[in-house]
Amino acid sequence: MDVTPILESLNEAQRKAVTAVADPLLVIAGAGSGKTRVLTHRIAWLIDVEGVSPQGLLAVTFTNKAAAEMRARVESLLKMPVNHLWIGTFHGLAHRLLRRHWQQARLPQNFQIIDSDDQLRIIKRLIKNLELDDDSWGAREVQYFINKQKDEGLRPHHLDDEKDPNRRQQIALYRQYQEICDRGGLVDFAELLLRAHELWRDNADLLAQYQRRFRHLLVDEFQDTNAIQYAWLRLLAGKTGVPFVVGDDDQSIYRWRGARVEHIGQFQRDFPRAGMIKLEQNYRSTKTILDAANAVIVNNSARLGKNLWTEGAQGEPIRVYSAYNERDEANFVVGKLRDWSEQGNARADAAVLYRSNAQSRVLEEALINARLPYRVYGGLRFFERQEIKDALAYLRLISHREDDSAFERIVNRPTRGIGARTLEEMRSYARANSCSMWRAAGAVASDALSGRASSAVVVFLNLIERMAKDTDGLPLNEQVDQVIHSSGLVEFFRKEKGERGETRIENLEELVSAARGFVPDPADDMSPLDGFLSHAALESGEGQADAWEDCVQLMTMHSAKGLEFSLVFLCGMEDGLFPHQRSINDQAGLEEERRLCYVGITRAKKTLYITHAEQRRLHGTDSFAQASRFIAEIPDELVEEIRPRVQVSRPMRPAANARRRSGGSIAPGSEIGVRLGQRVRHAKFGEGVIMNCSGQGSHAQVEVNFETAGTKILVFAYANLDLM
DNA sequence: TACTATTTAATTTTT
DNA sequence: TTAAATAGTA
Repeated sequence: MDVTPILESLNEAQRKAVTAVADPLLVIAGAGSGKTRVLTHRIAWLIDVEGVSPQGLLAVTFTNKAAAEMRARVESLLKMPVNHLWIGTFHGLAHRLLRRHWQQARLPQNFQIIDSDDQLRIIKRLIKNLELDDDSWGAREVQYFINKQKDEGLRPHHLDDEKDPNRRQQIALYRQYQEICDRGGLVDFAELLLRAHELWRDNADLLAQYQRRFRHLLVDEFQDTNAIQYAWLRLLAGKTGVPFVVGDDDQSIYRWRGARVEHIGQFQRDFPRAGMIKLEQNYRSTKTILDAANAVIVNNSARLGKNLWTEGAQGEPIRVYSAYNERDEANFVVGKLRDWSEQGNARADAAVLYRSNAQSRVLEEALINARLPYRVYGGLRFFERQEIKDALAYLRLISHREDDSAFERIVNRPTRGIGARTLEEMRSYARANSCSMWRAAGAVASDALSGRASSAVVVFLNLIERMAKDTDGLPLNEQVDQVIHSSGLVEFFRKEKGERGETRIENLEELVSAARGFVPDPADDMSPLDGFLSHAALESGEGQADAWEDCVQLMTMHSAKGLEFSLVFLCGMEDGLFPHQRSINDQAGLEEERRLCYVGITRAKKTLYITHAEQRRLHGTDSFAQASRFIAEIPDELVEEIRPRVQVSRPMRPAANARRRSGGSIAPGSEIGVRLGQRVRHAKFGEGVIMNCSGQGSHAQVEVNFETAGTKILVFAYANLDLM
């Protein structure tokens, strides 16, 4: 067997990983060290050289994109399609299992997947129904609580209220939420994983069957696994499975979503025979960029430890620009982007990265002014759009009348005279008889309601029944086409003023084409409609249509993970923004921010700009901030500071500026002789910058952001601040 | 029931 | 600032 095609182009560490004997293996793959390459080549090696059947392999990723890419790369390596190879996301694979074994998983055959938006709606309704006296029941918090428990593998009965009434209420809500889902045959994202885990845990034969089948388990982005995902893998691995996991503890940036880097250590304990290979040679960035990244990340504690290196050139220094404000920052970035583009470089090879989405606005304005085409990542995806979800809700109801989530969404959309009162009537009937809204609607229409409301409900019920009958047996795309028209959605959006309605109708038509292009997976035996609905829930689609033009890329540092660009800007590098204010105060939070910074830096191949603004308009008010502490962690010799052009081009001093905007009134703080942005020194807290002033005379308070002590609010008269 | 005014809060996001 | 959620009005 000629193994050169699989092994050539690999360095020694990569080759060691790819050809490792069949034992558990942990691969720590630094940014740009060829992580995907190792995974795909390992799969090819197992199939081609070790003679493992593709059916004996399971490869898990976190995103559909990564899964698709991995399959494509394996197929191009092997020069043949590998249909029986299971490659997918945790959720996708769990879904497949649940479809196959729905009975053992105790699910209805046509269970529906709900996304987090549907989930939130259900919780909101639940809270409203219960009329909780305490107004403090944020649906989001409850949602977070529920998902957190599910991610940990915990059901309501596992939870102890710890004598805390708050917690008791949350547990009760979790229980009731789950009852609603179970009754309606609804499965949320976390539930997919939890059910799949329970399915194996409670069915030893089934588990054994899968353990026999999948001996080799390959996991991408291992540092991002949450507890239930890890438990699922461990269950599958059993005593004989061979997990091959690849991850990077320094790129773990999803702790807030349940990801636990600790699983890397757990893995070594659970699989004592596991070897570890570190991939540290980087093929992406210049030495300067890697040195900077290493210097930043070394400040984190509890790392496995890893140092990226390259055989490549030193490269350009990292350029740091201190902007006067966020507009100045945007103009600077756009100026450099224009130069880049004019020098004949691909705009798509340049990216502007920021910590939070709100920062994109100013940048976009500047790009529009400069007529530079750009593309913003993130935001609403296709299957998440309102009109699309409306249409899908009709389809869901057609497929499954008990789906309350879908029912509530479209019962009065377009409006058909079923208002809050009528709905309330139905809800209380449904609650009293613990039945679905659909059944409640039928019952309530025939007695409890007034003539008008009753006939409106009957019209709706008949509409759904008729749509179900009319579309039965039609090809999927015709079903969808029928539904968007006879539901009245198209007509409804046509009346919406402005361009918005038009776009919505276009999107609905796009949904018909999506249905036309949908190829059901022959492996799972669902109706094409149910297959399509699952597909819509699991793959919410691209954030934006593919850019047909060569565009500058704008995105958060989170969404940049896994990507690379020749030219990268890290914007808004200020304490309070990045690291974010909400993470600045605890060690774990700060270290995650630092990892995010590490991710940001290592996106750059050749040129890296870091910018920060002294003054920034945030939530409507101007604030001042220090340059991010992460900038200071980059060694000076790697950095070249760019001074603001000429002093005169600098706009007015902040206080004067504020006065002008507020129409001649006196700027806050002027009466006590300070201005916003003023540097001060405090005997105990050290040096800082005045962020805000409030109150008058001896009550006047100042908010000071200290370099080391953080932000404090002080009574000016007592604080004894030295102005600097 | 639908539209408009007011209030409130404000990372990161895949499935 | 702004978007979204809620409250109030026609």
